[in-house]
Amino acid sequence: MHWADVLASHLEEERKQVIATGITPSGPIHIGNMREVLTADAVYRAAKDRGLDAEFIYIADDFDHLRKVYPFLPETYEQYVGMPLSEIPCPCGEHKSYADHYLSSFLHSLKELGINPKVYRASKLYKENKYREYIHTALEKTDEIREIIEKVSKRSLSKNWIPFNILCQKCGRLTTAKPVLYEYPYVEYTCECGFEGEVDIRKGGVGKLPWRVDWPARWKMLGVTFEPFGKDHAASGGSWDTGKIIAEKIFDYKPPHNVVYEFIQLKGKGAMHSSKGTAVSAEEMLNMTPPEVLRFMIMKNKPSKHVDFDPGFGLLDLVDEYDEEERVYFGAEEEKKGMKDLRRTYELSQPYNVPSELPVQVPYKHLATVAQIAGNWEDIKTVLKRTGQIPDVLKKGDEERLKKRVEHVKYWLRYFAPKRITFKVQKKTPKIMLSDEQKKLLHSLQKRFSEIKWQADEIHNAVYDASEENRLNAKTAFQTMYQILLGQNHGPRLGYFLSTLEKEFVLKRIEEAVK
RNA sequence: GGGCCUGUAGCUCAGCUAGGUAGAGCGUCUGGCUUUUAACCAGGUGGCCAAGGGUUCGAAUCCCUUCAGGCCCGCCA
Repeated sequence: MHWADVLASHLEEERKQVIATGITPSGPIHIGNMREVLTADAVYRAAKDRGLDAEFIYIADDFDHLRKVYPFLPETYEQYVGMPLSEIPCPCGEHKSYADHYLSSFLHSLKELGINPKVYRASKLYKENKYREYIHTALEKTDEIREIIEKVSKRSLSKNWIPFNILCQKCGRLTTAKPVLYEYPYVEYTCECGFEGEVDIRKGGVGKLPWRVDWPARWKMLGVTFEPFGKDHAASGGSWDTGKIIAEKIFDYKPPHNVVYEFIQLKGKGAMHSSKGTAVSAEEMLNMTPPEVLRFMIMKNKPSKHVDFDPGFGLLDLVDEYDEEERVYFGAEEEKKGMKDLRRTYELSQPYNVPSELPVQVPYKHLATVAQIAGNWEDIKTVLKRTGQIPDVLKKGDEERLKKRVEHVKYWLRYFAPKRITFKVQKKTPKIMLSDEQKKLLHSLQKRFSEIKWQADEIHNAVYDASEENRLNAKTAFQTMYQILLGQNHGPRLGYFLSTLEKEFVLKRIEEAVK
């Protein structure tokens, strides 16, 4: 059984299931976070497929404060450290807030992946006073909570600690106001900024529950029954350990079912942390990877499995693997061992509907070549048709899919592809010195090319015949062609490559080169 | 110091929540194909399933211990 179905099988049928995921938009949201959302989405779908009444929600903790000036921020952001992300200006100026800046890009990505949770913003929940009873309860039970946290997490809290971070009315920070006295409904405080005042906890948005308390409070408030979380929360004495006890003892709520997921590493660069700048943002990841393939990467691996995302050659392999499983799914190929839970994995990899028949496939590596030869989609389509890679008449769905893949492969070529696979057809004949032998070879190639049918295998044979005729190593022949077309010694498989170019263009190039 | 995960063929991994004679891809080797960003076809090769112990008629699979690696926590969340 697929892991998502196993997890969903633990959910109770009698009650409504709320599958939750929560991420703090403190920076570009990365693929690691993406795993959380995709894991939740898979369980949500599995729950629905079991006939459960299920809802999928996403809580953006945008009322959390800015920890520090991250490497990707201008230094002027120093002044905002400690303020809620929802109250900090947007870095680009086009969004409502700092939080929204990162959030909107992420939510857009989610849509493309076929993930459509109900979105809650913590800042709104606080300001609209949804936390009121939980803040009240927490403050009434301060001693109990303190005991739980100190005992379970083995750390000691300061004497005047209360489970409430006050938002200083003057400087707007959540981190600098220290409580002096709590007497319902007021908390008196003094702030490092020099301000002294009091807040009325019956009013919304005057402060925030600290994370370890906020999390369980949120479970009850939204009725969360399932939530995946990263191993950082799962460490012993961590927020899950304290959270589940706080949920039961303080808020009288049964902690949600859960799954702990491993992080995704960027191959060769270590773990991705939005705060360390080693992240590839979710948006970038999606720009270079077709959405169904990105989903596939998560779905085929159990959450406990650590995953390396390789934005180099590995990406091509991943797409090939997906395409292969797709062919098997539709019966076009035999299943191989090691394709675990193939059918379910394939289905869960679809952002939206499962295709009704095998989509038209073009090998991704070939697409990477063609995309470098032809400019826009129309040209690429023409080339693919001429070389017989796609049928003359494309169905609408197939066309859209291929077009999208071209966009992804282009983005990849531009920013992530290893140098050795990129090339550019030179508009002008490169200035290179050709030996007499090479010139002779080109002459005979010119003749042969003009006589053959312009297709891969014939071109290939012509090159070989020509080099034999001139008693040249075939390698030299291939290199010569790459030199006059690309200005380099290597290139894509020549037969295919030339067949994607106009015959006239190639002949003319040869003519110019031998001059 | 604590937690989680991982350890199966040269490499990447599947199999482990139904315990029942070791699997795939890649590589390598052989043969074929007049060769190209990691080309294709056919066939062969390859493993004391990290080590030790236990449960069992039977263990890669379950339990315990040890070793090795990765990550996380031990500020805040």
